Amino acid sequence: MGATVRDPVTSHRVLDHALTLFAERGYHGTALSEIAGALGVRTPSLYNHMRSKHELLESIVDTTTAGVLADFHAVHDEGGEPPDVLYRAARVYAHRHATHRREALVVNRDTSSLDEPVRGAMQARRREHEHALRAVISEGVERGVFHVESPALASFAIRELCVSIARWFSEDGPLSADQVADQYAGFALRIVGCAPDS
Amino acid sequence: MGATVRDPVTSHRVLDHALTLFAERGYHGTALSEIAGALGVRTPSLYNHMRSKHELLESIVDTTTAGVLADFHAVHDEGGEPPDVLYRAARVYAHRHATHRREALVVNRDTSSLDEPVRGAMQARRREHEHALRAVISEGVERGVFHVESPALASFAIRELCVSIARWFSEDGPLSADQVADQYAGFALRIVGCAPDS
DNA sequence: TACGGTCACTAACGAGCGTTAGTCAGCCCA
DNA sequence: TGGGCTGACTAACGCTCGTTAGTGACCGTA
Repeated sequence: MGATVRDPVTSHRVLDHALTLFAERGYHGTALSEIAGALGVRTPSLYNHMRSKHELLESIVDTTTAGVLADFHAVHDEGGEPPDVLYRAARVYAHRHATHRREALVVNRDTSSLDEPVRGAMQARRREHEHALRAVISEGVERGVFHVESPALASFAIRELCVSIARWFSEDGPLSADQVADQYAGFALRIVGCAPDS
Repeated sequence: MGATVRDPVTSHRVLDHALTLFAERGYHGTALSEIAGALGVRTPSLYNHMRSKHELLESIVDTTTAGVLADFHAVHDEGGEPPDVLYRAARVYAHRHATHRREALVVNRDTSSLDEPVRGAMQARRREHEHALRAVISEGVERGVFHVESPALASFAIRELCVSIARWFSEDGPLSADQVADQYAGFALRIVGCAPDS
């Protein structure tokens, strides 16, 4: 048999393996030597495909939080009544956390390791998402279709509920990402006291 | 004025400052020198009050997960119908995550840094809590008082919902731990499709 | 065949980590 | 007054980390 050939190392593959290991052991708990090892390469070779370990974390956080906001605005722009908007917003947020588990785990765990300005940008995006979702809930409450004492509390609950999917979801489990997202979007409506149509 | 006297360093205070810093920066992200600095002491002096950095993490995880189970069994043993049991179980779990934020953050973040047998013991306790809560939900579904497609999914949702309180709760916020716990226990009942009595 | 670019390598760095050893000041109690 | 315990200190250890420098093998192109 011929010599086994290693897959070519690209910046994309470096980021991918970093993502897996950061999600598993945390940013500080992951050594560059482990990322290199997973790629079948020595540590300094990584620097042909990245600028620093920190840059890996920053790019993960940056693209992920930007994606969350883009998702939200996409479904929000479709319009509709508060229950429809909330359902779609929760659904897409839940779905992302099932299909992008590693990204979510890293963002929610290693934010404190970020420096400015990336950290501030991330918090701003998080706040924007939070306030936008809260506005949807508040509107539903005003229209009498949602029933919660505190829209802020319900917003926290729904967001964190979806985030937590990343902590237990498995592609090999009994439910697909779509199924879980649907169920969780239903939970979101229940949390705000909106009775299902069916 | 006289010389300022430093509070006496005790193993309890070491653990307390470790808890704060672990929760803030993560286990691997916290250096013993930072814990020592917070106590106004040099790093090696810590070893008069602890055995190792790892032991700090282990004792945090151990006492916290044991406390969660003790809480659950206490309210479970009071008996009652599934809605009552679920409400109380969610309430005490939520309450703990508001009053023991740091512990919860560390347990949910740095579990992967544990070695056996502590890690296995922690997972076993987590599974026990998970299965016990799921059993309550399943019973409610069988009796027709809860309405969920998957008790497992609802159980995950409720547990993680409560856990997430640790991520945003503040003692200085508008709601007390008791108020948040009550609201979240209500969310739990809504998630399982159990209409409120009032 | 000669050239230039790509990229993995070895070697080495400075810094920081957790931890241990050994010293010494302060205190309680006989 | 003296002895022993407590506990903080300095110094130093071995190790691992992220990162840089410099070398050379490979490969497509002229």
